[in-house]
Amino acid sequence: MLDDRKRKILQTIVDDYVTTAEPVGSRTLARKYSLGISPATIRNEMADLEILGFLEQPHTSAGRIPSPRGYRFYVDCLLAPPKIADSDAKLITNWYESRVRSLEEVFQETAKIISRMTHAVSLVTAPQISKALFKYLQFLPLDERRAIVVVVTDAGYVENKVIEMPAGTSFQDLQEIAANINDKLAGLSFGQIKHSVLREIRNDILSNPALFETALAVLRQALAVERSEKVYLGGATQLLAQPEFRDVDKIRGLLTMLEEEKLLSDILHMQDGEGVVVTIGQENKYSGIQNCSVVQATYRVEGQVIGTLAVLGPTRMEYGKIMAVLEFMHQHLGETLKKYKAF
Amino acid sequence: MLDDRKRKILQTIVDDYVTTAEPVGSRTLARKYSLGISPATIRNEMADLEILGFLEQPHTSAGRIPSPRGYRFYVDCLLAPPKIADSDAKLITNWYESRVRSLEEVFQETAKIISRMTHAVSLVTAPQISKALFKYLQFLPLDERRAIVVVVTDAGYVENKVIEMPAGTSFQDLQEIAANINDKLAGLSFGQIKHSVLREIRNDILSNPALFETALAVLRQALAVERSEKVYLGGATQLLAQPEFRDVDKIRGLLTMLEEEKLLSDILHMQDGEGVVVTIGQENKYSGIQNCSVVQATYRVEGQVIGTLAVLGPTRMEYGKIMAVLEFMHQHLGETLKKYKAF
DNA sequence: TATTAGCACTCCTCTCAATCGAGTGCTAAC
DNA sequence: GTTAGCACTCGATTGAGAGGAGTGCTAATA
Repeated sequence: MLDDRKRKILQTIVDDYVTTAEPVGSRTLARKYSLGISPATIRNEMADLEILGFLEQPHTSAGRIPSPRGYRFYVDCLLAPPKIADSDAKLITNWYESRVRSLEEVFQETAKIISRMTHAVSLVTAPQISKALFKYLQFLPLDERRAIVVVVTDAGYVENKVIEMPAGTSFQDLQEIAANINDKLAGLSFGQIKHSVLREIRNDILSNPALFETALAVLRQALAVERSEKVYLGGATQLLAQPEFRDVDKIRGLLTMLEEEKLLSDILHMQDGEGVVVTIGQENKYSGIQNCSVVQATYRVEGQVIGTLAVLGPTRMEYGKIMAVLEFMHQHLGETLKKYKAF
Repeated sequence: MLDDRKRKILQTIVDDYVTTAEPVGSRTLARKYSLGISPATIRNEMADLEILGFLEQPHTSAGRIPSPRGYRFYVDCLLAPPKIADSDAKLITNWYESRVRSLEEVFQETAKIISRMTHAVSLVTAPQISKALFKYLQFLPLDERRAIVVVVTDAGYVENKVIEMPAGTSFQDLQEIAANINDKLAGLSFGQIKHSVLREIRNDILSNPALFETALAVLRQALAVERSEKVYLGGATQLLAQPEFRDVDKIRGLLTMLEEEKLLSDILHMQDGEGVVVTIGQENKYSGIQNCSVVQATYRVEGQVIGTLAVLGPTRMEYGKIMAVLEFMHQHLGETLKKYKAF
């Protein structure tokens, strides 16, 4: 598609532009990097690359910047397989060791360290309970009127909720109900439970009508433990350091969007592919981030995908480094979570 | 201290400056507000107010802006007792009803709505478990090697953790341990437990040396459920709309600070007073926010202080409205939490 | 034929001075 | 005590000019 020299020049332009944020001129390029060719030659090649759609010119007498297509080619064809620097890997390992003490902190700190290393915003989705399997529920006494229902998933994840005990119900009754329910639901996913199994239980419990209403009321409360998918956000301020966002108005829209959790999940859910995936500029479906790029990877525990890691930044981003960091992190996170034995 | 006319002028200047963000001149003031006096008179009064330290001049030929002392006087003496608008109160009530479904969302949405109404950053601290009273703990089976320890507080708040069962320990053993521990710890605060009671238990358990090590190991794990105080942040982007932060560099420091949760707790903990408290500019101890003001209030459930609500914004903020919102919210939040019966 | 040097041209950016205007302080009149 | 009038101040805006990085084209070179 492109001869070696054009590739080399395109690559050098991207590399330079990513670090300097200034349009790259032929003279600068020749002086700064020893390409063995003169500025004039570079100019000719640049003109070609522009016609081919890999470069753009902000205005007539400026240097070139990579076009979205240029970035795409760079990412697909010019980038060496992303490999994280040893020092970075060590830094991440240490960070986890020194800062993470609980499951929730795993996600928080993961988001934090990714943004720290990539100078962009990071997004980490935590696993959703609706994909988990119901193991059992149990009631714990609280006082005369209230009890705590604890729902345990197959993997040991626990959600709990304080519930009102319906009038005339004893704690004993609750335990009966629990036994009944556990029989029925063990091994089902929360998604399944919500949509189809409730009705069946209802019929079953009809055989003991005394507890019918209580059981259903309690169960409904118990299943409300499910919470919507949580997105951990890290380092939104990193964006402020980028020249792209030197203008306050430009960044405001983006940050406002980042405060909308729903949008974030949407952005991340668009991608379920394998490995590290890059979405550049207008390739993004959501128009609010069409001057941004997203790099994302899923992470797994014991083979099962349970969440997504992503980095959001200006299209002028360090694709190589970011991909390497995510490549490393999605594995490392899986292992860390295994240690927490919660999934 | 100040005669009526000076008060009126100072108040008008603060009100105008808060909305326009422009230094207020005598001519503008006379034209915009019907004070019944001429620009020249206003000029004289302004000069007096400046000498008294209530106003400042950015430069010789600019209008006046309130000094920190001016804001202080405005807040202490010129502001009518903060009263929330009925429409705002209704808006808040509706917001809760339509958006809040779980305890955690109470805090998230509280932060969100406060910032929405005040156009500034809001901070909401969630209750800390270390102030809560231990009620009991219970083990739930998970598999051969692992169990879940559930710690319940007096008020029904639940924390849980997956623990490794020490080799050679049966689930039966765990339940014995639980009974023993619950006897000892019921009614104590987590703070107390951590610092003094553990030793006692250790001696007690010595009478059953078989379980000694197991019990301590398990208990240590169980108590690690405590997490540090969480601060919910809302509407950091609101700051971007303020002219004070039109310059990206100015806002970066502030936003970076807001990402440091520790600092936030510090800022909020400086104030344990009664009612709504305002801290203006350099009155803040932390130098990073000395061009900002903080308005905060504690909230209670059944008489006990359990957290703080705060608003952080430029010193040029709508003190009256913000105080009214917090006044309303700290009560409303208390009631909402009572509904959730978790404290 | 591919590469390079030279050159005229473009257009952004920075600087500096002139202008504008909102606001002040002072003085004198009311 | 209040107000009108006026000279003065000083930041903000505007516009012209210089500087510089970069381009495209042409002609010379290897």
